[in-house]
Amino acid sequence: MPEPKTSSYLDSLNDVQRQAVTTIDGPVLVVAGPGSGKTRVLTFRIAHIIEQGTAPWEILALTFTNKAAREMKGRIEEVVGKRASYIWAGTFHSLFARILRVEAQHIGYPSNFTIYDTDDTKSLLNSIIREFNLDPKVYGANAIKNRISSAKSSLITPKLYEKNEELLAQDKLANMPLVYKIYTAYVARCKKAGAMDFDDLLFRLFELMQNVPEVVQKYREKFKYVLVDEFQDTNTLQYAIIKKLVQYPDSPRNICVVGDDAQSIYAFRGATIQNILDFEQDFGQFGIQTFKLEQNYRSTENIVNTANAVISYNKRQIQKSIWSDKGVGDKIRVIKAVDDNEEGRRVADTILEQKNRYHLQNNDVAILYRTNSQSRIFEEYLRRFNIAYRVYGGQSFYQRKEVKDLIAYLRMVVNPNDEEAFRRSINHPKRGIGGTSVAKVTTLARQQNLTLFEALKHVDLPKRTRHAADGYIHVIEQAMAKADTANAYELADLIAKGSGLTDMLRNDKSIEGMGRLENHEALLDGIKSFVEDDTVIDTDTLPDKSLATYLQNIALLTDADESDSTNTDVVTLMSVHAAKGLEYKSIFVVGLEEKLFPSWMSMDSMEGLDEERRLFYVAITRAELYLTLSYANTRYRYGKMVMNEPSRFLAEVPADAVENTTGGGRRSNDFEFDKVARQREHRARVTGVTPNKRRGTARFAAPKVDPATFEPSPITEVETGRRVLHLKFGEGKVLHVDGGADNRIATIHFSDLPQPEKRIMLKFAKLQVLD
DNA sequence: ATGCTGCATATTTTT
DNA sequence: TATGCAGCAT
Repeated sequence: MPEPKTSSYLDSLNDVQRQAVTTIDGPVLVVAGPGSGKTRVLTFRIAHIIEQGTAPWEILALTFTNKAAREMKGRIEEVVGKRASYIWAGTFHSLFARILRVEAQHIGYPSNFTIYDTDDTKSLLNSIIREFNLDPKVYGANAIKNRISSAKSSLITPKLYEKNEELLAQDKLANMPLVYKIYTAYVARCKKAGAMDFDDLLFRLFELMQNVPEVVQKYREKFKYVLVDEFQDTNTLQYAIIKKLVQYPDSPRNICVVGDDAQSIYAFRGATIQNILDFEQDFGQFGIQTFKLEQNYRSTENIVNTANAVISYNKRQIQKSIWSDKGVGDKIRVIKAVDDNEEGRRVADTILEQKNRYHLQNNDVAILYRTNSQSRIFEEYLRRFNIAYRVYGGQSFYQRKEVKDLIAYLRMVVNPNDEEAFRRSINHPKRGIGGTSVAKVTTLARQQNLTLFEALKHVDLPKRTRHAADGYIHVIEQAMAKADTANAYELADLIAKGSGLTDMLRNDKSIEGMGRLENHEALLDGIKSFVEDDTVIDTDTLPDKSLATYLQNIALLTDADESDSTNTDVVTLMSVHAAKGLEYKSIFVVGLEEKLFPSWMSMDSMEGLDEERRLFYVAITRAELYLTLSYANTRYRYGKMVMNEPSRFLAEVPADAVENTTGGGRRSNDFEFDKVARQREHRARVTGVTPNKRRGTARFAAPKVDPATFEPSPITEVETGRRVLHLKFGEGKVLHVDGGADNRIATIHFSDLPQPEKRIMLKFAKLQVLD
């Protein structure tokens, strides 16, 4: 007797989806084409497992992004209620870190281990390279980081690396025969510092499961059902861990992986579709059940057919036929521009045209490019056309220097062995402890096998430097003494003040300096709201609201987690990679030229080109209704004009899906189109000058003043009483000017700011005098 | 120890 | 074009 309640959510699924949801026992492979309701299947499946009597905490659901995890949890909650919060749903890295905190002692790590981010890794590698007296030009930190990362992802320890002829040969060829030594040292130094990098979170867990039977046993019993999202993006190491969990004698093998080989775009990071093929191999004898979600609910037939045609040029793929019943839809438009400027203008103009013709909102539109550097020109023209936009990508809040500087201190308090945090904080703010002193500390640490922080206490230093060092030690130890009782905010506040970081930033009156201060304060505010937030964070080991818990939370949070005010109506600009999983009514895929898309770096191998093609496939399948492709004959790259052929991918788009642009008639049409565009641009420029009055502009983009019309005046014209325009702050009135000759500082009242009075160094400022 | 200038350098990047 | 870092001058 099926319960009537159960049927309610199952009713909204198609046949294949429903089978994929209700077949919960044994190995299951779900091949999910773009827009095929993959997330629905995954969430309903988990809900179904719970409805069938499994406890939420016995379910492990692995995703790649925090965002995907949050979304999944939210949607499960809609079906099963609050119980959803007990599901082990999260990213590989965050869930594994959580397990490692509990089990760390088995592998000689403290449970408060630090997580090294990419910058920490590179900086540590650079120290090692310097200590080995190797040429940092030959031994590039980035290249070595990638070597080490891919070694770890392929389960190759330093010992194995040392014996691996192939890897050694590759290194020799790259003129870096000593990579294995660096790898060995790097691993040792991480361990010494009580730190794990992103790969270690996976690798160490694997090691743990490999070497400590009680631990594997424990988690095998705990997780009754395991689900993996975006399986095509997993690497060998991730798959190895999954197998550890579900592949053992007498295992029920309740494993479900969901993915799409055609959307695998992270091979350059070690992801391999081979995992999908291996999965079929590894679990085949245990009655694997495969479901193919082939109906695309997102896009028109024209778009789906184009995507199918394009991807068919790839050799290796899982057979499937994606289809849509949403009607043929509009043809695909191709914009040919003579140069990158024209491309920008034509795209902006087409957006306006589509907004009018199809009543689209800015929100319905996204511009996708291969490289982030392409965004600039589009930003320029969107501003000129008065279209609000937002650029995704680039560096996140937690990557900023000033933010990382304070965090380095906090990390020292939690784990004083953290070498990178030490290096970062020891002379920041400048207290006169430079390279020479740090070298002394390092030597002593090496000799006596001390951590850097311990060595600093005992090292012989000149009086002045000793004094500075004691000050530093005092700040850290003072906070450490309170770490058990004080919450994260109290400690952070103590350190921000005690270290002199806040003062240093306050004293910097430059515009950039003010931005830094703002970020510094935003970080403190963030910590405060973390402390005040009443949701309990499940860490198993760390005390709630503690600094350690806070750090653990942010370490794995790089994502666009920055309270993304989704309500604002803006056009989205981002790389194709960043667009995965998203959808828009109208999509512009731009810069479709050889050597750009496909990227020149990928063009020398078949695999590289196939991955670029999958990337193109991902790009076009983001579109629901309208797809526009564009390219330019010439564009500026690194300041040089370059000429490129149209992308080969354009030739792979079926001609009958494209709006007819052949023949001379279209050319005159193009010309008209351009003329109209220029007129519009002109109007927008004329009306666009009125600053500070635009509605619905994005937080990060579209400044109050239009840079296109902004003309800085000579600083001699900035005088008391004058009205001036500032690029960031808008319109203001000069209250007075002081300082002599070269160092004139103007105090200006900007009425649009929360704190209207700003002191601005005229030497650096760009101000336009208005009257 | 620090600050500046000149030069080499240059995908994509869930964590 | 923009950025970051190495080497030099202070």
